Amino acid sequence: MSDKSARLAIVDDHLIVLEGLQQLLLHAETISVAGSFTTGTEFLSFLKKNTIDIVLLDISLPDINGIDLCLEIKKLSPSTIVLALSNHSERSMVLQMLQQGASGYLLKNISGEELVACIHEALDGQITFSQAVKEIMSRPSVTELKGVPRLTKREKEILQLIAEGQTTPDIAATLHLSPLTVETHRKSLLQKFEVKNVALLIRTAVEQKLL
Amino acid sequence: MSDKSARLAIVDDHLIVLEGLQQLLLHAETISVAGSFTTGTEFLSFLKKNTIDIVLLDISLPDINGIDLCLEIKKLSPSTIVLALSNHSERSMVLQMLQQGASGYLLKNISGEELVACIHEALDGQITFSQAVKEIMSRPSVTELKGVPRLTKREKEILQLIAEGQTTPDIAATLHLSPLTVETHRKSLLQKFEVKNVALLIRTAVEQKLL
DNA sequence: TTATTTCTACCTGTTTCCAGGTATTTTTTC
DNA sequence: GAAAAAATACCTGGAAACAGGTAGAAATAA
Repeated sequence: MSDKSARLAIVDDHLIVLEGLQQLLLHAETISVAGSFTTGTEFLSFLKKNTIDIVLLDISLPDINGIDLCLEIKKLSPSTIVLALSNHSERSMVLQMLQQGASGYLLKNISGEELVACIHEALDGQITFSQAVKEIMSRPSVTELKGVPRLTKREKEILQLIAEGQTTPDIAATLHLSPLTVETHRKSLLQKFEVKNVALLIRTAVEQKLL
Repeated sequence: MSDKSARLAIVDDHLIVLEGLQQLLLHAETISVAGSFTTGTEFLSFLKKNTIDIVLLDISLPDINGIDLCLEIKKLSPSTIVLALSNHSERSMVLQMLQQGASGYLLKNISGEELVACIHEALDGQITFSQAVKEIMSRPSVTELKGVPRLTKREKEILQLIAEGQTTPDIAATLHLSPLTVETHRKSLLQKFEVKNVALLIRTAVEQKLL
C-alpha cells in the first residue's frame, strides 16, 4: 500500500473472533487495527468519519448480510478494500462477494501468517483467498460434478409450481398453457434430473438448492 | 471446583477462535489454559497423559464430530467437564451434546464475562448455557410451532422410501407388505402433513428436516 | 442466415396416485 | 384388563402421473 502501516478495521459479531484477529495481527507492524465492530451499521457510521484502508468483514452479521454491507462500503468509500471472512465455504458465496467488490475471501480456519500475507496481497491490489478457499474454487464445482441440469425459464417455473403441490392441470391453468405442454416440460424435468417421479425430483432439486 | 485455578483446554480448528478464547480468559486468574488443540485426536492423546478439569469443545472439527468426541472424552476422563462451543444453535444439537454428557452449550458470540461465568457455573457442577442458547431452548420449538406431525415407525420408513423414489408397489415389495397396506400408510402421511400429494409431502418433510 | 434451443401442443396407453371409505389384528399404554 | 394407538388389509373409482413417441412455431445463438 504505502509507507505507513495500513489502517484495518474488523467487523464481526463474535467477540472471540475479534479478539483472536487482533491477537494474530498484533505482531504485524505494517498493519494497525483502527477499530473493531460487531454490527454493520456501527462500522458504516464509523467509515463516514474515518479512513480505512482495509476491512475484514464477517459475512453473517446480525443486522445486515455481508453482501449488502460490502456494497454499502464500496459506495461510501470505494478505495477501502474489503476482505470477506467467513465460516461458509460455498462457491456461490465467494462469487457473490467478489461480484460486490470484495478483494478476497478468507475462511476462519486461516493461520496467522496466511492472514497477514492475504492482507498484504489485498493491499497490493490483488484478489486473495485463504488456502482452503483456493482449493474449493480450483476444483470443479459440485454443480458440475453432480451434473446439476441447466433448466430453461419455463422449466424452473414449472418445477417451482410442482414443488408447491400443483398438478399438471393446475399448472396449465396458472400459466395459461395446455396441460399437454405442461406435461412435456414435466417430462423434460424428470429426464434432466434423471429421476423417475416427482418425489425424487423434489428431493434432488432441494438437495441441489434449486428450491 | 477447588482452591487452585482450574485447568482448561480448548479444542477448535480455528486459530482465530483459539487466540480469541485465550485472550478472553487471560484475566480470569481462576482459570488457566492448559492447552489448545486443533483436532479431536490431538486432544484425546493429550488427555490420556494429563488432567483437565474442563474443556471448551468446538462441535465441528475436521477429524471427529463434537458429539462423538464428547463421548470419548467422558469415557477417558469422566471427571472432565465438557462445554460445547459452537456457531450452530439448533435445539437438536444442544440436546444431543447434553445427552453425550456435555455440561453446557455456548455460542461463539458469547461475551468475555459470560464465558468466564459459564465456566465457573460448569465447574460448580451446573448445566450452563450462553444467553442466546437459553433463549432458543426456552421458547417453544419450531417443531411444536409448525405442528410437525409425530410419525409412527412404519410411517417414517415409508416416507423414507417414497423420498427415494419408490412407488407403492415397490415399497410393498421391499417391506414385504400388501400394496394396500402401504397405501394406507401413505394416506396417513398425507393427512398428517396436511398435504395433497408427494411433491408437497417431500418438500415439507425436507423443510422440517425429517429427510 | 442458418442452426440450435426452447416453447408449444398433440396422441396412446399403462401405471400409480389419491379420496372415500371399512375392518381385523397386534402392540402399547394406562 | 380395558382402552387407545398402530399396523395390517381390503374395496371402488376417478384423477393424475409416467413412458413412449411426433411435430410445428418462436426465440436465440452462431
